[in-house]
Formats: sequence, C-alpha cells, structure tokens
Amino acid sequence: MPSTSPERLIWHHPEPPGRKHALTRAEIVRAGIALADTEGVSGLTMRAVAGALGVSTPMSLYRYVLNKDGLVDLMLDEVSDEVDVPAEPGDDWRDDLRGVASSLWRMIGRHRWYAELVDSRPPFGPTTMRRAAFMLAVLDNAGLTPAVTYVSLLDNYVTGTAMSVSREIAMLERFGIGTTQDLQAYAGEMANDSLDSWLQDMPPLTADARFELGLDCLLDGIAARRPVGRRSRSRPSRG
Amino acid sequence: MPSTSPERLIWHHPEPPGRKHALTRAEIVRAGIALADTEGVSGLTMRAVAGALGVSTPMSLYRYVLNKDGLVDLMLDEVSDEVDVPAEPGDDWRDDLRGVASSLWRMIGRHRWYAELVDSRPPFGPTTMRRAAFMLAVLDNAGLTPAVTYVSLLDNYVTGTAMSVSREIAMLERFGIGTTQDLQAYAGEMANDSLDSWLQDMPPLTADARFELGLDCLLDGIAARRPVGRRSRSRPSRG
DNA sequence: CCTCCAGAATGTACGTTGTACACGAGACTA
DNA sequence: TAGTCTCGTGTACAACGTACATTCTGGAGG
Repeated sequence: MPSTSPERLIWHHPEPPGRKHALTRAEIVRAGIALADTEGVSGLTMRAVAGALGVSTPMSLYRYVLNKDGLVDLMLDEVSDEVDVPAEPGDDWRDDLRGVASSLWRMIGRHRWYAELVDSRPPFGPTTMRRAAFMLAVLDNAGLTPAVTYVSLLDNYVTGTAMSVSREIAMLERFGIGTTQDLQAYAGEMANDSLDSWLQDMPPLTADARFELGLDCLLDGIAARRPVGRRSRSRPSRG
Repeated sequence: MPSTSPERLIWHHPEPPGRKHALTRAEIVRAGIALADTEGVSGLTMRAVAGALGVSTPMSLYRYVLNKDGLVDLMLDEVSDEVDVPAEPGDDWRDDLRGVASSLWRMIGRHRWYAELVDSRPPFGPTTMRRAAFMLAVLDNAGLTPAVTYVSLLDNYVTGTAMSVSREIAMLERFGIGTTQDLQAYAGEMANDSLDSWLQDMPPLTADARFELGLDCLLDGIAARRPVGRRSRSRPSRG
C-alpha cells in the first residue's frame, strides 16, 4: 500500500571493514550515548557527536551509521543490552516478568532519553528482540495468552511510566514547577479548584514505588486472566 | 534549583484583544489540529499553519500563540475537550474510569498526534485538569489510594498504548513492515529464531481489543488493592 | 625508497526548521 | 483629518540533517 519506497534500516547495513585510524561504529554509538546521557535528546546532534569524537565534520559519521535514525537505533539497542535477561524462564512467571521489567526500568533511569526515542523507532534491534523472546517464553510456559499482547503491554507500561517521570523532571527543570504549591498555583488559576485539596496530599511515593505499584496491578490483572486448570503449556521444539 | 529563568507557558498569556480583520487564537488552533490530523506531527510547522490560514508569514501567529510550544499546548487542550467527562461520579467507579479512559482512547484515535505530543508538554490545560479532577473524585469516593498515582497510571496507559499503535502504523507506512512474514524476516535475521513460532500466531486482536484487555488488567489490579471494609470516603467540602 | 590508489575524513552548501526584529499598512480615537 | 495603536509582512539568522565534491592518508607494489 505505501507508494514511496521503504526507508532503509541500519540493521541492513553492516559496519564497513575498518582500516587503521578509522572511527568505529561502537565508538560513535558510545559517544552518542554519553552525549544523550548528559545533554538529553536535544543535545544529541550529529555535529555534537562528531565534536565529542574529535572529528571536525559530522559527515564522517555517516559512513558508519547510515544516518541519524541509524545512530539512534544502534544506541537504543546498545543500552538495551544492559537489561538483565535470563537464559531460561524460571519457576515463577511473575518473578520472571517483574525482573525483566524492573531491570528495564533501571536501565531507563540511567538513560532517560531511551523512553523518549524508543517510540519513534521500530524495535528491531537484536537485544530488544531477545528480551521479547524471553518474555514470550515465560508467558507461554505459564499458559498466559495472548502472549504478544502482554509483552507489548508490559513494555509499554515501563516506557510510558518512564516518560511520565521524565516529564515531571522536565517540568521542574524548565518551568520551575516542582512543589505542591507550584502545582496549586497552576491548578487554581485554570481548573476546578477542588483539585487543590487532592494536590495537598499528593503521593509521597517515589517514582520507583509508583512503578512497582503499577507493575503489580498489571501482573495481577494478567494473573486473573489465566485459564483455570491450565498450569503450563509446552512449545513444540524446533530444529 | 534551576539556574536559568523558567520558560513561559501559554496559560499565562491571554489572547490579545482583537480588532477587525485579525486572526483568532481559536482559528489558529483549529488550523493546527486539522493540519496535524492530516499531515502528522512532522507536517505541523508554523509555516504550514500560516499557509493553511492564508497568511503569508508564520510570524503573524506568534502574537496569538506565543510560540510553537504554546500552539501545541492549546491544541492538546482543545482536543482534550472531546473527551467525555461526566459532571459527577456515578455508582460504579470501574464504569466511570473505563468510560473516561475509553473516551480518551477514541479521541486519540481521531488525533493520533496527541499521544506523540502530550508527553513533551506539561499537562496544565484546563480541560486536561478537569478530567484529572473527575478521575480523582471517582477514586477518592471509592476509597482507592493513592488516587493521584492511579490517575497517572491510567492516563499513561492510554497514551502509551496509543503510541504503541502509532508505531505499528508508522512501521507499516514507512518501512513496509506489516504482515507477520515481514516481521519474521526481520526477526529471523537478527534474533533468536524461536521468535518465529510465536510470531506465527500473532494476536488477531484489534488495537481496540488490546486496549480493552490492558485496561481491564489495570482496573483489576487497582480493585485488588482496595482496602477491605472501606466502601467509600467523603471529602470535606470547601468554601 | 617512491608511486599509486582505495578508503577515510573534510569543506562547502542546500533546504528546512523556529523565531527575532524592524517596517509599513490599516483601523480606531480624538 | 491627524495621530496612535494594532496587526500582518519581509527579511534575516542560527541550528539542524545531510548531499556532493574534494582532499588527505596509509599501506601495497615496484
């Protein structure tokens, strides 16, 4: 149906064979990650990455990473490798899913740009797909279906919550709105002022605690949908 | 703590008093919404909005909407008004929350750019806050705490799921990846090929069905945390 | 050693974006 | 009718991604 020819993805472009003093794809990706960690998404420009590598022009990078989207894809997949994914599902599917989701959550805490960028790119990196495969196996072993939907549900929950936290941080940094009083100032001006009383006892929950709470809610809901009398299901092994 | 002076928000800039042949803030916002509906976020440029209004230069708009972020804030709040928010909580907190979340979901379906933009802006529009106030009242009446956390949880779920769907659509449009076979082609190349067997029975669930499923999971989890023996709680009324 | 050439880095340039600034035309007030 | 305020315009700039042509360089063949 799409009339234009499809865009190219970095996964179809292997790194060019290196010579002596050449740049490396890994080096560029590392520099991009470091830059995004410290300067945020808006600081991640091709010129800045080139500058961080001591290279005078951004055009040098294009040989290695295809284009900026390619660099972003590689960065996303690189930090995805920091997520702990067991080799095999364990005894308790809840523990397995909680573990992966929490590890992803902590990774995003170290790389806040991840949540902002992941939704704009197709999630086809190898480590991302490894995580998905693990979660699918866990759900499948537990007989929880539709497994693909649940994986997407959990992944979206983690990144969505991280986005929400990022927005709160940005609100504080960019608009100076952080305290309950600040919020009341805004709320009082424009909205139903019954909001005030709720904002008064805003949750003292940390971001981590809110994350855990929502994750438990989701897992409860998934558990409630487990077909009765169906403890596990085995997959046909493939050659 | 922030050293730079905080950015200005549109909510502090009332519309300038109009004269005869002047533009209107509402007109500009409508044009922006129409443009984003048809062209997507990338098509939403100040020049394009000006062009759609028959105005020769984008600078004309700046008197009315402060800057592009201001326009986006106004657009977000304008379409938020399409969400059905009852005046008062009803009998069943689940129905109330489901209703608002579903209405928000349908609104985002009509304005896909909403999910992409809402996370980048502080949610201080009047209609957005009205929705939050209603959900807080519902949760509070039902004795479900921490209410603010649950509101954020539900809102994030809706927008996060919409983002996920948007990404799938973009994948189809931009990369030509839509069918199960396409996905397998990518998965097979780079990842654990046990993925293939799961992708084979990818969910025939529609986006709407997936949304409902996840929403029910969340509501189940929230219900499971309701303090026993605590049916409802009344708020002190305020002058 | 020198010569040569592919591979690597550079410099220049273009189109697009948001938006600052100064100007001029039109409409309301006196 | 004269003056002032409001509003739309035109020009311009910095920063972005990146296409293209050019220059540099390091290692192989003589």
